[in-house]
Amino acid sequence: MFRRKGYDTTTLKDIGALARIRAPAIYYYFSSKEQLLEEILNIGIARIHDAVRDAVDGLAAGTSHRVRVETAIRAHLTALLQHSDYTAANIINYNLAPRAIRERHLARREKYADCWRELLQRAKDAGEIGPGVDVDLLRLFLLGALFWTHEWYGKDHEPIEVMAGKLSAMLFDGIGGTLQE
Amino acid sequence: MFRRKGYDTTTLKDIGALARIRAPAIYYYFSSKEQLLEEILNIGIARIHDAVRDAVDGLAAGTSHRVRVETAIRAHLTALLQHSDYTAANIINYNLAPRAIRERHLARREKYADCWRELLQRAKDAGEIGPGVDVDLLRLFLLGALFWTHEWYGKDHEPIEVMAGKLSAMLFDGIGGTLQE
DNA sequence: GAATTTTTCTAACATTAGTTAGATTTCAAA
DNA sequence: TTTGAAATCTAACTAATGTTAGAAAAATTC
Repeated sequence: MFRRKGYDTTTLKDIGALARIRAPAIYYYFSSKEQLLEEILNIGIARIHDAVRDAVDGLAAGTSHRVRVETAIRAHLTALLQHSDYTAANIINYNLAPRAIRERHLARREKYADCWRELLQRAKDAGEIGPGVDVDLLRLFLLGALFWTHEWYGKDHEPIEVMAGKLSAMLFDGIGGTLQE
Repeated sequence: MFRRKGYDTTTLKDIGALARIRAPAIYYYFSSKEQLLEEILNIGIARIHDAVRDAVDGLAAGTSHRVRVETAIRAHLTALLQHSDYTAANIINYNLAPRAIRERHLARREKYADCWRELLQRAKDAGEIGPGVDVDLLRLFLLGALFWTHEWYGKDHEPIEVMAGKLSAMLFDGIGGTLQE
């Protein structure tokens, strides 16, 4: 519900209705509505973080870094767009969450960022990402492109497999016509 | 205020205080709080749309498409990150806005998308973007990367000029090490 | 300076939401 | 069956918010 309607618009009564209990019964499990939000934000990051880490860790030892990155892209998109409403809820509600919650949550977001930092830096060290590339900026833009998909991706779009491949190709090979091949 | 606190959390009293009037006086100018939101969403898109269009239209006739795209990127980032709180407010509040507002607003977002569709398609027709590139997907990912900057960009980052140049280079030339130069 | 329009104000309403208190039910263990 | 804990309920409170009505003030026009 936080994903569809947002934190403020969603009422404890709504949540209770979905769980087949009355609103006050929620307080048996959570101490406040804000705690509920915080838990959901945390689950949202955990889901996508686990998905990406597991996917990359599951690759064979000798796998090229280009494939590792493409795998991470695919895992991120799959988690965000298909598996985890929590992650989408995180994106939508994070900015409007109370400052205290946001500050506590930041560390978890940072850990997920580290996951990508490592991935890209290793690719660069191995020479699969050019020496002139600013990996930090690359990561920020790439993750932005990935997170933003929840704004436009719908059932009528290409499967995630295909999208991940195309994005990876554009990224590594560039979109410039003359440099192709 | 919609940018910092979000629509729901911002009260008409707050808005009034900023404008040095009491809450009911707002109704002399706007018929409801929702109308206020809608106006702000509209201004947000208009600002960035105008900025990008003007920047691109201001280029000399023979300007390469690569430079045109880079110019659009720079204009988008400048508008979003430096000039228009309305645009940032749009991003944050759009998803939580009432459906009716969102539906009415969609047409304006689509017009801005057209601006980029045209830009990229022309670059492809001219051969400056490779024939194998899916321009629609490119646009979606690129605009996502650009819009998402408002999540992380701060005063301590590089100037927008530099960022735009680096992003454009990564995009056109690719990040792959072996293909560089 | 009077008249009229524009703008803002005070007062109040209606509704709603998060939360608390305390009673009641459900359910498992002995 | 009885006991005690776990889970949920009803009732009510408090506080706040968008909104309306109508009076008052400010500004403009004649």
